[in-house]
Amino acid sequence: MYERKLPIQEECGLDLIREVVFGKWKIHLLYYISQGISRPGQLQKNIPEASRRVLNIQLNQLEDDELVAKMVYDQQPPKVEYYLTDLGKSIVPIVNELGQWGDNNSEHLRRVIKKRLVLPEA
Amino acid sequence: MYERKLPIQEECGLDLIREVVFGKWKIHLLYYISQGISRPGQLQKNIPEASRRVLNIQLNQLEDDELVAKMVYDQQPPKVEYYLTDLGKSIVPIVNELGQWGDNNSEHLRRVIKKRLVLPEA
DNA sequence: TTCAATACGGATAAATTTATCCCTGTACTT
DNA sequence: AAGTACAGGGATAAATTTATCCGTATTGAA
Repeated sequence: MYERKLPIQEECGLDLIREVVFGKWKIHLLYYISQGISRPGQLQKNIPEASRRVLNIQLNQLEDDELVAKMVYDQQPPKVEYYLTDLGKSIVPIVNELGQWGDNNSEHLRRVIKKRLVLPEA
Repeated sequence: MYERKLPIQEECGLDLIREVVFGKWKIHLLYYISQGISRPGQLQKNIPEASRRVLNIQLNQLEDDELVAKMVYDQQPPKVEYYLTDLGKSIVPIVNELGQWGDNNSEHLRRVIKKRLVLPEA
């Protein structure tokens, strides 16, 4: 896969949770799966900004970390459904709060994020 | 600073919050500052795994994003104190929940994280 | 006068994460 | 026979984030 060179921090709860949810699309995936969007193709339609490849990678990581699991139906064409494990379910309320906080402060956040694009003034 | 080439997603609340708190040490900094650890040197002592340089960078970003602000005392040797803005304060409860979740599930999380170091079995 | 404490940031290398492109396979439809 | 839907992953380039190293500045203490 990829041989890690730097040590992974696991001192405190913040270190640990960061390791499993700080991927570009992980909280989105957890959110949509919690909403019943379970198939890869559907998830991709709901997150069009992400490429299918990256979603697969992040889904695999969530699966490795046991936040989600998947059901592979033995049929053709293939059908797969992701679902949350108990651990995954337990984090959904926090994911919802994260999204809520972002929505509640979207005006402010969009403003500060836009500033980043502005080149430092002469 | 660094000229961004890929567009920043800002469709939903999850996109937005990711932009401001998904740095390696940002949630730690918010947590410690909320606990009254306000000076750079103290923050560094509390997060020894991080280099001083990175903490400065992340503190600057938190400041740019207006989650924290700082008070620079005009004295020698220098004295600086960071504090949370109202927006910063509003996110602290979520940061605490993140840490709590990580602590509550530390056994599980340490286990799955360790698996990553194991090379794929022959 | 040399060192410690305090805070800050440039420059560059290294590591990690994302983005892109492309290919595999089966069953059904046209 | 060729195209579509479905899910998955290899290989590699590009982007972004972190790590490292080092230099600036001032006051007081040893």
